[in-house]
Amino acid sequence: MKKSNMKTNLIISGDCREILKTLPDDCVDLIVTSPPYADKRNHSYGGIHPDHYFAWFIPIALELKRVLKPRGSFILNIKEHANDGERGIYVLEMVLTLKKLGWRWTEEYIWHKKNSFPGKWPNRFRDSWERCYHFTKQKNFKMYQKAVMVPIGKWAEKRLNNPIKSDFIRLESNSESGLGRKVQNWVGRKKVYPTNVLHLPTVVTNVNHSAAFPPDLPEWFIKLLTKKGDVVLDPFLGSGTTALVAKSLARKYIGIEIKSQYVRLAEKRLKSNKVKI
Amino acid sequence: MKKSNMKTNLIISGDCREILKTLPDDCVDLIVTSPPYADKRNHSYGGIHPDHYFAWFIPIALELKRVLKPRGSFILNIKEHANDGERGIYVLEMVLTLKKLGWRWTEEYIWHKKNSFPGKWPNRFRDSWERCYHFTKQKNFKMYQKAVMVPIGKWAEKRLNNPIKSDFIRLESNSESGLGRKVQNWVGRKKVYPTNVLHLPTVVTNVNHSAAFPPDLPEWFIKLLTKKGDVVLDPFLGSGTTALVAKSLARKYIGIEIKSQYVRLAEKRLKSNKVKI
DNA sequence: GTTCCGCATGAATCGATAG
DNA sequence: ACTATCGATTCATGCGGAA
Repeated sequence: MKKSNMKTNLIISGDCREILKTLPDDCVDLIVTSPPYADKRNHSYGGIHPDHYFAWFIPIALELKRVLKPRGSFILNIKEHANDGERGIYVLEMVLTLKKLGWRWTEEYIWHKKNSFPGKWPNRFRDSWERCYHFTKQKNFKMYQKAVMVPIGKWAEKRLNNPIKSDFIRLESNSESGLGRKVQNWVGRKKVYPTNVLHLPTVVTNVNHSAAFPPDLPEWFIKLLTKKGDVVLDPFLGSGTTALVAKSLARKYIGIEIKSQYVRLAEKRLKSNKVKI
Repeated sequence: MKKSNMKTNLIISGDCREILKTLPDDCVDLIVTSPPYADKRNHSYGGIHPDHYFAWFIPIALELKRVLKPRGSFILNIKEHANDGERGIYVLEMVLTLKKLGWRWTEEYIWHKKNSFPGKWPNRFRDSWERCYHFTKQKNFKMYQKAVMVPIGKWAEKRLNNPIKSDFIRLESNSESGLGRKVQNWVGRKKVYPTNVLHLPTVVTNVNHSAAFPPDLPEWFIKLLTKKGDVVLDPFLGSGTTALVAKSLARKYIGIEIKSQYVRLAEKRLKSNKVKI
C-alpha cells in the first residue's frame, strides 16, 4: 500500500500481529498504547504468560518500528504485577529486548495514580504508579514541549499553601549557588515545563472496559509528540480512548482491537465524541 | 567475629568491598544506600563504567546478602542517567543480576522529587523521580507499616464525621472487581497507609556531597523496616545521612565510606546531630 | 450556576481452601 | 506439589442529583 493511499481515522477489528503488516512503512507519527499485561485479560491475546511475554511482543515491536516515521515516538504504558511477593521481571526484559531490536530507550515517565486500587497486605503498600516508556527510532525526534506547559499558578499556589523545607533553604543559599536567583526568575512567569512525573487519577467512570487509561494520559503525549494532522496509532485500542483523544485534538488516528465488543464500544464513543457512554 | 562482639554506631573508613568481609553473618536489619552511579563520582570507586556496573556490584551484593538478617531488607536508591539521548540499562541489568544472586525483588518505590532541579533540554524534561528498590532474602520480612501512616485525604473529613448510608448497607461491590467495603473500619480513622510513591523534596544543603539524599528518604525506610535498637547499614555512606537518621531514630548504625573527607564530614555531622553543617 | 452529598468503582494482592 | 478459585482488605475520585 502506498503511504498516500493509507486510510486514517478508522478502527480496525483484528489481531494487531496481522493488521500491522497491512500498514505501509513510515506512516505513523506516534504510537501510544497499553498492551494487555501478562497473565491478565485472559480472553484477548490468550492471557500471555509472563515468561513468554517479551517473546510474544517481538514481532509486534518490529512492525511498530517499521510503520513509525523516523522522527516519531512510541509510548508504552505498562506495569509488572507482584506475584508470590515479588515483582515480575518481564517488563525489564521487554526493555532490553526492544533495545536489541533497535529501539532507543529515550525516557521513562511515571504515571502517578493518585487514586490507586485500595487494599492492604502484610508486606506491601498499594501500587500507585505505572511506567510510560518512551522509545524512538532516532536520537532526534519530534517534540513540542511548549504544547504541554503547565500554568505556574497551580504550582505556585500549592507552594504557598504548603511550603516545603527546601524553599527556605533555597533562599538562604541565594548568595552562594545562584540557584535561588533562578527561582526568582520564575516568579511572574505564566507557564513552566512539566517534569517526567504525571499526576493523573485513574478512570473510575464505567466505560465497560476494565483497563481504560484516563484520556489525559494519551492527550499529554499526543500534544507533546505530534502536531495537528499527524497520525496516531494504538495497536491495542481497547475501548478507544487513544482514538477519541486524537480526534478531539485534530490528529488522525488508527486503532486496532482484537475484541469485537471493544471495537463496537470504541466506534460508539467516537461517534458520540463522549468519553462516557 | 562473633555477632555479639560486633561494634555498632561507627563509621568505617575504607572500601566496602573489603570492609564488608569483616562483618559477621546475619548482623544487620536494614541496608539503605545510594551507590555511586555509573560514570559519576569519578573519584570514588574509580568511576565505574555503565557496562561494568552490575559486574562490579556482584561481590558487594553477595556480601550484603551475607550480613543481612534473614528477615531484613535492602533498599537501593538508584537512577540511570541519560547518555547520548538514551537511558542506560545498567540499572535494569542490576535488578536481574541481584535476582540471580538470590535476592528477592519485593518492590520498587518511586521517590518523587517535588522540587527537582530546574533546567531545559530539547528532547527531555526535568528528571524528577528516582527508583528505590526493595530487595529481601525471604518472602517474609519485617515491616512495620503503622510507623509510616499518613494523614487521610481531605475528601474523608466529611465522611468521617457523617458516614453515609451506603457505607453500612453496601458491603459487596456491584462490579466484578470483588471489592467490598467495611466502613466500621473507617469510622474515626485519621490516618491511612501510604502507597509506593514517596513525595519528598530534594534537599539543598551545604553538604559537599554529590549524591546526598534527603534525610526523609532513609527515615521513611528505617521507620518502615526496623524498630529501635536494630542495626542499619550504609556501605556507601557519603556524608553520613543514613547514620545520622538512624541515630536520631534510636537505631544502631554502621557506615562505610571510602573517601576520608566524607568520613570526617559524616563524623562531624554525627557529633553535632545536625543535618546541615 | 455552584456547591454539596451520596455513592459506585477500580490493570491489586495475599492467604486459605478446594480440586 | 501445583493450579484454580474465593474471601478479605482498602482509599480517592468523578458523576449525577439535590440543595
